[in-house]
Amino acid sequence: MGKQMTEMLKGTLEGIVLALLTGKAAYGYEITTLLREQGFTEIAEGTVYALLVRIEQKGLVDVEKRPSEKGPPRKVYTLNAQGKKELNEFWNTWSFLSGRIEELRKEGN
Amino acid sequence: MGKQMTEMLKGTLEGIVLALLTGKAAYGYEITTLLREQGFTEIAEGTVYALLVRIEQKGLVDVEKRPSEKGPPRKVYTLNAQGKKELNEFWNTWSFLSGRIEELRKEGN
DNA sequence: ACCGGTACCTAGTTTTACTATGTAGTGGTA
DNA sequence: TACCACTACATAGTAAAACTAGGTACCGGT
Repeated sequence: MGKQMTEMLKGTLEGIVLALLTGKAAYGYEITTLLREQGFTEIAEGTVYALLVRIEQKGLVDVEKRPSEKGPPRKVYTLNAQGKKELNEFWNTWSFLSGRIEELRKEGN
Repeated sequence: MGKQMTEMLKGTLEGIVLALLTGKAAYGYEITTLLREQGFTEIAEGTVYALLVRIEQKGLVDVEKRPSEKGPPRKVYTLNAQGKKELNEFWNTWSFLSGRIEELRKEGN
């Protein structure tokens, strides 16, 4: 992956995953493939699992284990109240930052 | 500074500074105050200087020392050809990422 | 002589995504 | 039976970048 993209994902990937979980629970492998479909073709699987461990420990998601027809049991993640709050803060931070950056782009500048 | 913002700045702050240098050379102290005027009120001075050392070592800027009326000599940074190329890549990476994220925000999602 | 403002610099810490593996379960096929 | 592809989760060690928390130095005014 481009080094620029790697660095830029720091701080945004978590928000992206929380956004993906809005309105629809999902498990790790599924999230990885979802991300790839959305254009993030080079996100490493290990990155996603590590991130999921992190947001679980922060208490942003509820976890449920469900058997799979095709492999080991899935860990299904659901966004909870605290997760929604965090996602909301993410959108605020994002709005501020992207606003500033778009301003700079306009200025030509 | 908010932890979210700290993480989100990784990978974008460099682009922001390169963008600030477009069309106008500047020195470290000046860049710090510029950033603060633009709303990045909590960017640490040390962060800016470390970043400037980095982009100088990567060869993205040319440096010139100029005496100051009010203190130690200033190190004035000018964006060079390679820096412009890097800034261009930054805009590409940024466009892709912000496009994906805005998509997610729309989806509601 | 001191202090505030200007101006630059650095060592050590934290966070996060990466690379590179490893483990397991299931179904198909040679 | 043995093997392979796909599904699914997990982790140890590394690299990059912004932070904290200082420090140095030059100038003018009181």
